[in-house]
Amino acid sequence: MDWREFDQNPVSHSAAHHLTAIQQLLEDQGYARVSDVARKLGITRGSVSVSLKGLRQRGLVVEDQHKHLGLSDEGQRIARGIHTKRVLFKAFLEKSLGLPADLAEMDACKIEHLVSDLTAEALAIYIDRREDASDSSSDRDRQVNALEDSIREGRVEAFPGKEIETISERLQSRSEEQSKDKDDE
Amino acid sequence: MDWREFDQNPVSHSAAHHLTAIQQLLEDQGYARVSDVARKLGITRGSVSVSLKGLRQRGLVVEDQHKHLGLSDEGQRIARGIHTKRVLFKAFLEKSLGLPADLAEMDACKIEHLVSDLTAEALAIYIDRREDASDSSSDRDRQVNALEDSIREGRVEAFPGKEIETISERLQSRSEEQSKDKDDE
DNA sequence: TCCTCTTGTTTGGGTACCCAAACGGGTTGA
DNA sequence: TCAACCCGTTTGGGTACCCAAACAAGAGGA
Repeated sequence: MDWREFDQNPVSHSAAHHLTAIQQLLEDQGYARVSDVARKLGITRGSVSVSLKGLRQRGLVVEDQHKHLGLSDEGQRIARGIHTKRVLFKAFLEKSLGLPADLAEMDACKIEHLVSDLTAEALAIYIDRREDASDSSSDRDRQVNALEDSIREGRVEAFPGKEIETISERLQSRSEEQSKDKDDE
Repeated sequence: MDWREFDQNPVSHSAAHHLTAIQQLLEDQGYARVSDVARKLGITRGSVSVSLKGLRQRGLVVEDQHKHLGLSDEGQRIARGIHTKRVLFKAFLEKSLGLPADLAEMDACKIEHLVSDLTAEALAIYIDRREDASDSSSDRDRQVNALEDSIREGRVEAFPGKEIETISERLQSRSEEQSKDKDDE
């Protein structure tokens, strides 16, 4: 096994952040420009301009007539996948391991783009099962069993699939509730 | 929080592998030279020569009169820490999440040098508790409680400490037994 | 002795990031 | 209208990796 699998990932650490930044800007303010991305990431406009040229050539980022950035289908898929992984790992580090939120966030952010889809799926199932050990419908059981088969056989069709995304969203909204509660105190 | 905490880690991905390669070569064959490291890592002697120059300047790697490489105390500490993290994550991915061994190994290898010491400690405790939920001496309980206090307060003295290393070694030897069993079949 | 192999180093080239600085195009308020 | 400002891009410089290739030095067999 080559230890340099490292740098032949679908996207680099920096690309991961460029993509998720665009996605988040689109959600938050409806548009994303080079400067917005630069500000969000804390790097210069020049760096973003160059990086995005590469991502545009790879067909992950698109641009309209007004220099407004967007994500292609593939770009969206990747950004969503990374975001999901970040949420899953942060939740695991914070909830299961009991790490402080900021450290959980930091570590999740470092590894989000490196772990395989399969690993993320397995983690989602793991968390899910521990969170809702009580309410188990035969429906969810069947889904989980199907996913576990995938893991055993080492395959995953598309990440994140519907089920995984549902789990991730529940984890995220639960985590947001908690930090809101904390603010209220 | 700066997303580029990434590249200001104690050691880079490549440095991590250079150090652990030296350590492993010393264990396996009693010595380590530039060529040995190059062969083990699958890169050229030239690359290793240059990389090690940096690690020597940083005081992590030492060299005797016969061009035999070694690790300084600091170098050993770092290499041992990385190795411990790799073992812990691999064990978690494989045993708790049920991922295939090769994928677990690959993912563990990608993230071993990125996760914080505190995260690794928390993971060790987590695994430990799940593995030996039955035999709990009040001694171990006290240790675990002390470590959990560290985690809550976000500090860790030296990684890996005695307790963590014990857990890691047990996980590793258990994993080796299992793969031996498999070979015997 | 001489030829050959191995070893470690150096050098020039390439990739992927980052920055600062300069430049040209647009918008806008005075 | 024009100076001030924000935009995006380009350019030159820097770091950290990698490679291939050329080199010098030592070790050993014929």
